[in-house]
Order: sequence, then C-alpha cells, then structure tokens
Amino acid sequence: MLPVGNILVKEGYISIVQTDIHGNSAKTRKAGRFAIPVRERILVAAGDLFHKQGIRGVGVEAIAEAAQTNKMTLYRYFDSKDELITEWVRGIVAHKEEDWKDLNARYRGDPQGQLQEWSRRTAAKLRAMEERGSALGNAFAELPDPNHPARRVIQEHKLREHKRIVRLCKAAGFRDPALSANLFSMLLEGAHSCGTCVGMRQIGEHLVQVVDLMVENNRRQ
Amino acid sequence: MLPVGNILVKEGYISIVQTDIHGNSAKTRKAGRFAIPVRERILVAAGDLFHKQGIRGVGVEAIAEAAQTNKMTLYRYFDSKDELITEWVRGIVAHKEEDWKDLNARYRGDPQGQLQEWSRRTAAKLRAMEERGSALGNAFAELPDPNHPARRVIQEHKLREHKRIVRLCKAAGFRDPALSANLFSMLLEGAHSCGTCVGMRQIGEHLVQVVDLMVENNRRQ
DNA sequence: TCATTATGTTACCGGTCGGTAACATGCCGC
DNA sequence: GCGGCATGTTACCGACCGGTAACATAATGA
Repeated sequence: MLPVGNILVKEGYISIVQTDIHGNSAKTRKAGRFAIPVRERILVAAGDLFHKQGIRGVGVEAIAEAAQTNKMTLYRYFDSKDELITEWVRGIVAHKEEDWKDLNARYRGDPQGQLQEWSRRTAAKLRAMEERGSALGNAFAELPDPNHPARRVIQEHKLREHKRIVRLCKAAGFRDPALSANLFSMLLEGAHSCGTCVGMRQIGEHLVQVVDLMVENNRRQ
Repeated sequence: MLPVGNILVKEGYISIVQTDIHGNSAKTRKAGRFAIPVRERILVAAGDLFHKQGIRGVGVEAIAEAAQTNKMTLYRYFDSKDELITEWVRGIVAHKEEDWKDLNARYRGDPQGQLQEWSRRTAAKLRAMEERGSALGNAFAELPDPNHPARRVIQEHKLREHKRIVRLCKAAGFRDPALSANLFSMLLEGAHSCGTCVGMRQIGEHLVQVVDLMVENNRRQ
C-alpha cells in the first residue's frame, strides 16, 4: 500500500480512508464522515478506473464501490455517467492548464525556457506513468461521438495548448513558428504512444534532448 | 453513395453489393451470392464500424447487418467478438508490414529514402483520414487488458516497426541512431493525434518537411 | 433430381449496465 | 433529544449485448 495523501492504492484500486479523533479508521465505522468529500472521492476513483480499465470498461457501480460509497450517492452528485466522465476530463484539463500558468509565471519572458521546462515536466510524467498511456488521449479515442461534451473539452484543450506552443515559438524567434510548433506538438503527443514500446524513461529523456537541441539550434542561428 | 470497388458507402455505413450476369444487384435477389466472400465482408464492415464508433461502441448485430449478413453467419466464421477484433487488427498490421516490404524493395540500400518515403506515405494516409485518428492507436487505447490478443498484436507490431526505424537510422549513419529513431517514431505517432486539432493536411506536410530536414542535415554532417 | 452445404430467420438465454424509487439509517446543529 | 439532511440499502426496470439452438431456405454439384 502506497500512501498518497489520504488516498491509499491497493491492488490497483484506490480506497480513501480517514482516521477520526480516536484513531479509528473510517472503514471500521459504519457510516463515518470522510476527510475527502464524496464528490471528490468519486471523481478520483472514477479517474483511476477510467484510466486503468477504459471508460467503457468500467461501470458506475464499480466506481461507487471504489469511492467507498454507492450508486445512489453517485447519482446525487452527477446526473449521468457521461457527466461524470466530462467532469473528470475537465479536472485533468484544468490541472494541465494550471501547470502551464505556473510555467509562464516561473519562466516569464523566456519562451525557450518554457518549452524546455515543459518537455522536462512531460518526461517526468511519462516516467511516473508506465503501462497505460495518456488519460486524455485514451479518453479521446474512446469517445468517438463528436457531440460528447467530454470529447469537446479535450478538443478545445488541445487547441489551446497548441496555440500556446505556437505563441511560444513566435516569441522564441523560430524561423518558421508554425512548423516548429507542429514539431513540438508531434513530439509531445507522440512521446506518450511511443513510450509503450520503447519505454517511458528513454522516450522522456530523448524528448528532452531533442527539445534542448531545437532550442539551442535556434539560439545559434 | 461513393462507389469504392464493390463496396458502397452510404450514410456512414458500408454495404457490399454485386451485380450478377444479368445485371441484377445482389440486393434484389433474396439470397444471391456476393462477389466478396462473407468472411471478408464481415471484416470490412467490422473495421469500418470499429474505427468510426469504437470497438466497444458497436455490437456484433450491427456488424453483421452492415456486412449484409446476420449474426449466426458471423459466429460461423469467428468464435467470438474478440477474435473478430483480433483478426481485424491482424489485417491492418499485415497491410502495414506489406507496405514496409514494398518500401524496402523500391528503395533498396537507401535508408534515408525509405524514411522520407515513409513520411510521405504517412502524410498521404493522414490526408485521406480526416476526423477520427489512427485505427491501431484507438484500438490500443480501447483494449486495456494486457492479455487481449489484439492488444498484443498491436504491441508487437509497434515494436517491429520501431526496430525497423532504428535499423534504418543506423544504416543511414545518424550520429545517435537510438535518439534519431525515437525522434522519427515520436513524429510519426504524434502526427496522428495532432492532426485532429491542427488539421491532417498541414500536419502531414510538416511531418514530411521535418523528416526531409533531418535527412538533409544528416547528409551534410 | 437429390443430397449436401452455406446461409438466413427467429427466438431465446444469461448477464451487465445505466438509471430510479422507496425506504432505512446515521450525523449534526439546535 | 429531536428534526432535518446527507448518505446507505435494496430492489427493481428496461435496454442492450454476446452468444447459442433449432429450424428454414437457397445455391451447388453430382
């Protein structure tokens, strides 16, 4: 069991526990209050299962169980499974965009630095990933319906991300910003799929190397 | 209706027809023989639907209908849906490896040329794709079970493909073949996901440009 | 023509899934 | 302690899905 905050990972399933004032774990109490509110627990559990077993491969019942609650409560917080999926995706996207903002704050006025640091962070995520690929990428593949709200959220996010990269390439003075940006995007996206056969660690390292080389080449020219 | 050989595409579903000696379409005959054998028709229909609606999003009944046959006949040719999926994946993989062989024959002893031509062919496929991404990539995302035969087929294929690229990079005399090969793989794989937000045409063109640049740089050095 | 073989038809099975209703139980603030 | 409110429990519904059995029909070849 690997403690991660209040979330314990056990046998591939997450379970969320809490100890009350007397040190009794929530599991021993019949209906104890949890440190993490239900809604969030459900989202965490859903995300974990969605990512591991595929969105369509996991039922709401299993999600509720993994979140230490039940189906009824789940449906009191989410109108439907599709809404739960969408909310989950929204969370990931929000987190990534927070990451971009943080990057922008730390490397203000240094577009090259931002690109390099982003590649380093991506490499770190790849290293921590192992096995199954990108959550957003998989979700996108699993939701073919162009009208599915979650799919739209992913699509819009990818577009924003790409525009951000184009902006950075322009600011960094790349000779052909559109081409450079596409190159960066292809590398960043491709690393996830390639990692499954080359190994996440190596692909991460090489991603960083290539990005560093590109930036260096651009500086010298 | 867009005629593609004996396969007609209508309203997103494929239907396979044939005219007999007297010019009567198979549809008018109650149980006419088809030019394309049932098994192949099922595979084509399954592939089309799998790719468009997702593997888990389409039922065997719908596949049988799209193939102008019925569920019973489908199960006479395939033991299970999973086997049908696997057979379909095997077909795609075989086709891609044929493509590699053809490349090797046409550009024998010219590894740079092979890499460039492969990028051009990939770009052409991207252009013809539009909308939904790579069939293999999506299938891989939709089959999380590491023991699923289809997943293994994809995995092994990706590995072979990557090894082939490494071999080409070595033969082409790239300074760091492992890194160059990973770069190529990332580009090739990433192009499919990026295409959905940048546009398949542009991403294809830029893919070719980048690969050409890499080869050129390698030649000059 | 007749028997064989391939295909179509219908009906069904068990299981799962998303989603809901009705009610029971616990928790907390007053 | 009591009442309101969040949560848990159980049972259920209709729909769909993968897969099978039994039988009917059509094409083919001898």
